Amino acid sequence: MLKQKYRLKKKYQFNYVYRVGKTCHGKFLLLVFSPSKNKNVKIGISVSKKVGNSVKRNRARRLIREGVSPYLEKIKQNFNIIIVAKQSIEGMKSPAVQDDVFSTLKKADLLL
RNA sequence: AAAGUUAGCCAGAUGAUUGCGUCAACUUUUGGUUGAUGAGGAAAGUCCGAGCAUCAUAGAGCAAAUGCACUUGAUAACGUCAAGCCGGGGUGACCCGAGGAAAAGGGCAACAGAGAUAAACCGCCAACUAACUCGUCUUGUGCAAUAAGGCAAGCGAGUGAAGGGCAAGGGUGGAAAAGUGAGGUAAGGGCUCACUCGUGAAUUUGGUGACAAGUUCUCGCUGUAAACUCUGCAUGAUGCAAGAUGUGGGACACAAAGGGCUGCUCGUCCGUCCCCAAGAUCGCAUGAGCACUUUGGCAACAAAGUGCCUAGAUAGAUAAUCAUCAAAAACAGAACUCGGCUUAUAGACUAACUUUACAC
RNA sequence: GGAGGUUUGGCUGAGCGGUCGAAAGCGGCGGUCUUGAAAACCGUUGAUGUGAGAGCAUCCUGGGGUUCGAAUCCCUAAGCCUCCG
Repeated sequence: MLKQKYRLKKKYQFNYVYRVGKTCHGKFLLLVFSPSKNKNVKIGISVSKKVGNSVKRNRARRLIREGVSPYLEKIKQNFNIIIVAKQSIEGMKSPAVQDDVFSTLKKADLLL
């Protein structure tokens, strides 16, 4: 699990980011991000039922979390980010997901 | 050997590196170190049954609604399980069955067919009623008398299916009022008889019982209750988003209006209660618990003894990569907890049994 | 996590256990009208398999059952939708 200070939790927070934020597509991911007042970056992961049953959704969430955790310190800190899994993530391996996270973050210009 | 039936079991393992939740200890301060531990046989569907919680301390009667339905047992309980009974399927091992009542009552049964709960289209029948034909017959009539002939009635023989009788045979249908044979009859028919089949009642034997086998008497009845209904039994409602404790803010202003989770009647209780926000703590992990042994029981299961403590989050932990095992690949992720049912499921293994073929 | 509803032709949407492959509308096809089109009017039209054709068989989300007979009644599974903080 991500540390408490890095987590985006509340439904109103998600709604705010979806409403205000900008989007950026990767191969397996969709980033939605917006600036925030917090000092830390806050990350929420969203996997819809389209991806599959609960086992597949759990795996997608774990892969994304694993992919994001090395970059936590390198991301611009005053942002809220939601990572949405796409259907194509099913069956992917960890390094592929990590590469995609990196390239998408870079594309969105969120890295320091 | 092949094909099959039933029951049971497993549900990747080992090693290396990097990570996560919970608990404990230690350090120290909101971090770190060490150790322990961390998804299933279905965790699923939410189809049943319970615990637990609240609603009044959930009480009484009458209704309504819903569910269940062979027997005996098991169980906290069940629509579950076990052993049986009966019926059906299979060569067989074995499998399947919501399996009370249609003689309490009404409802429904398209099309086809002559006819659908009662019938007469084709068909069969001259015993009966009416009609017609015939006669080496009888009686009467007529005549003066006899004979022949005529007429009438009867008798006999025949024609004929209008009335009438019949339901054996025909074809329709899921269903046409039991089957075979004999007697009887105008023709026929359980009309009568014998045997068989089935219903109900009484009774004998066996069985706790469903029931089985037999005897006597009675009757011969369409199907449908997974439509209404009847009989018996059971059920108060809502579900952990139940609810308890606490925090912050607001409203009301001393009292009877009102309220109390299917309806009505009765009885009874509350009456300092309401709204909004946040989501802290508890509920929440020792339980109808798990493993092994013994005893009882055909079994389901029960009793006794010994040992064990085994996820508990709150946007939600149990993961990633690599190597080896021929290859890691099935269905699938706890969210208050148990007992079942149902559905999904790669591959591997064990035991018992059946049928067929071959060999001895 | 819990509670409910729904599924019928290409689309919308009726449907009493029997005369139901199934009302009606939209749509499609053909015709009339027009120089041509639109609109209007008239007629016709479900899908798949099989067959030369006439026709026959199957199909009301899937699979079972009850019934002589099921889109309809019962069981079971799946999809879609709604509600509860």
